[in-house]
Amino acid sequence: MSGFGPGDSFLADCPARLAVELIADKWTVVVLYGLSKGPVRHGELIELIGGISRKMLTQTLRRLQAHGLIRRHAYAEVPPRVEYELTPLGATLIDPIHMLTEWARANGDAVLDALDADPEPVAHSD
Amino acid sequence: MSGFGPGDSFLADCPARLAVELIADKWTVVVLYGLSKGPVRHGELIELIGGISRKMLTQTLRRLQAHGLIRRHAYAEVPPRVEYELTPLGATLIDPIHMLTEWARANGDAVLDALDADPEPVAHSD
DNA sequence: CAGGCTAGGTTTCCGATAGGAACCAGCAGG
DNA sequence: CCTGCTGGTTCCTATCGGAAACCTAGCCTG
Repeated sequence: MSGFGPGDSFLADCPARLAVELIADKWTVVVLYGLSKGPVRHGELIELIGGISRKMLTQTLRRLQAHGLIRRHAYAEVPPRVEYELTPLGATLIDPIHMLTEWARANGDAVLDALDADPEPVAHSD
Repeated sequence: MSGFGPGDSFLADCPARLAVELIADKWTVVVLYGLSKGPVRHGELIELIGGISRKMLTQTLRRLQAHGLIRRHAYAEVPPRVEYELTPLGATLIDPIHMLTEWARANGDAVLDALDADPEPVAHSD
């Protein structure tokens, strides 16, 4: 007996599932975190994050924008300048994200340790 | 300058990045949540989650196991029975995940609303 | 005036991955 | 003997991710 009742979990149909899939992306959390301190430019994000390609950054930003989590501000200057910032809605995601990063800070070592200790978690007898 | 100093963020090299990539997966969070109430069998998870294939479930479980977040318990019975449960380390992830699901519960509608309102977030003049 | 620079974005190409369907193992029951 | 239950794996393909090149548009330099 696991205690899951209908509507008690996001395990099948509830809206939470959608939101989880929103952020269950390699870059979404990182990008949101990068914007957590204020408006940041496209190029700044590239350097800040390190490892993301322009394409994926743009793609991620567009999706976040479409979901109402960030706002895009393009200045008609030369060279072009585009700043992204969290919307109030997006800002509400920072707290959960911070919890995740705090968890990571606290337990990252343990995870790496487990990875190191259990290279073959399933003892198959083949 | 937005206030990120070296070591201040997970934006480039710190271990938090690794952990974020651990859970930044379509199914990881859902599976962990599914295990949050106690040991669950493989087949139960399939039905509980709804939409995950056996392959992806196995794959996700293996990864979580390798990272030390869950433990696998195979009973030598017929028909075979395999139960998965959170390790203490994995249990520490439940709180952050709960924050995420709470956020989703609270703001899922707003996200869907934004999706509905902004079908074309970038006003390209092409 | 031609060419280069900047900065954001898009396109193209290709390798990696996700994910579903089908198959396998091993034994109990009809 | 054949089917079914359960967990897992293999095969195959559609999609995704990343690198690099190209585009736009205006200013600056030679």
